[in-house]
Amino acid sequence: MRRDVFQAIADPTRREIIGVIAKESLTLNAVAATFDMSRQAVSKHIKILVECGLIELETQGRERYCKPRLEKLGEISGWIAQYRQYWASHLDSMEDYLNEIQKTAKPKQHATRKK
Amino acid sequence: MRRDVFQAIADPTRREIIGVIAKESLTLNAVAATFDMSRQAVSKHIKILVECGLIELETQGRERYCKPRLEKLGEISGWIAQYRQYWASHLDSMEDYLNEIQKTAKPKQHATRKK
DNA sequence: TATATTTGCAACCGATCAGTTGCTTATACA
DNA sequence: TGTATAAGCAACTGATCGGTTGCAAATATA
Repeated sequence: MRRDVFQAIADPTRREIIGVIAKESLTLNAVAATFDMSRQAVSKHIKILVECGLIELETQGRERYCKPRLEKLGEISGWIAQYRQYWASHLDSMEDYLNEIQKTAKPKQHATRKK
Repeated sequence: MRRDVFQAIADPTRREIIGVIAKESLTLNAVAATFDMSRQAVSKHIKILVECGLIELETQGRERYCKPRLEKLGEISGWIAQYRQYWASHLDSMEDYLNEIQKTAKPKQHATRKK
């Protein structure tokens, strides 16, 4: 079972799940309802994210809330950082990029997402 | 054929290939010789890296040199940057991390690598 | 020209992946 | 107590992945 962060974020659905729960902690069902696929499929993705430490589950009665635990993303940033000389010139800094995407505000809509 | 940068760097062998050619431009065979697997297997990985724009091939006679084109890594850094609040506290900045790995200098040895 | 070297192409293989469906378990509520 | 809801478990499926081997094509060199 390969369960590292690099592999976890390789799947676009999992990246979307992170995007969804980063905004607000949601129930497993609530997250699944956001996607055009079965609850089980989404649940499996969440399980992978939990196993590699990017999501934490908080049980509350019969519901389980997904909470973002994105510290591990630093691992990837760290790996990329050593090659920064190759791309930094095209993007003055991560902050610039962040500011830019915050300006445009609206996140891209993907085909697999409902509504 | 899913060929985005996220998926490209999900494989540890491909990350190692990037590490190898970032140091010096090498021939396809030379890169393959670094690994404990067939030339074809390495060649396939390089093909994927070329297709998603992380490597450029420069033909010179019958040899083809792999040149790093890592600008696309900025795409990933950009995606991570929007969640920086979740992990930045654990890692003051990418620069700190970079300085740290540069201090230790010696890259980690992997089982799949020769010698 | 003959031969060695670098690479590409194609077929194959077992393992893993992303998704499905059906059923069970556990909690909440009328 | 009975019923609805949230979630987990397990089996199955087709597609993709990472790797192999064998062979052909192209270039360099004796």
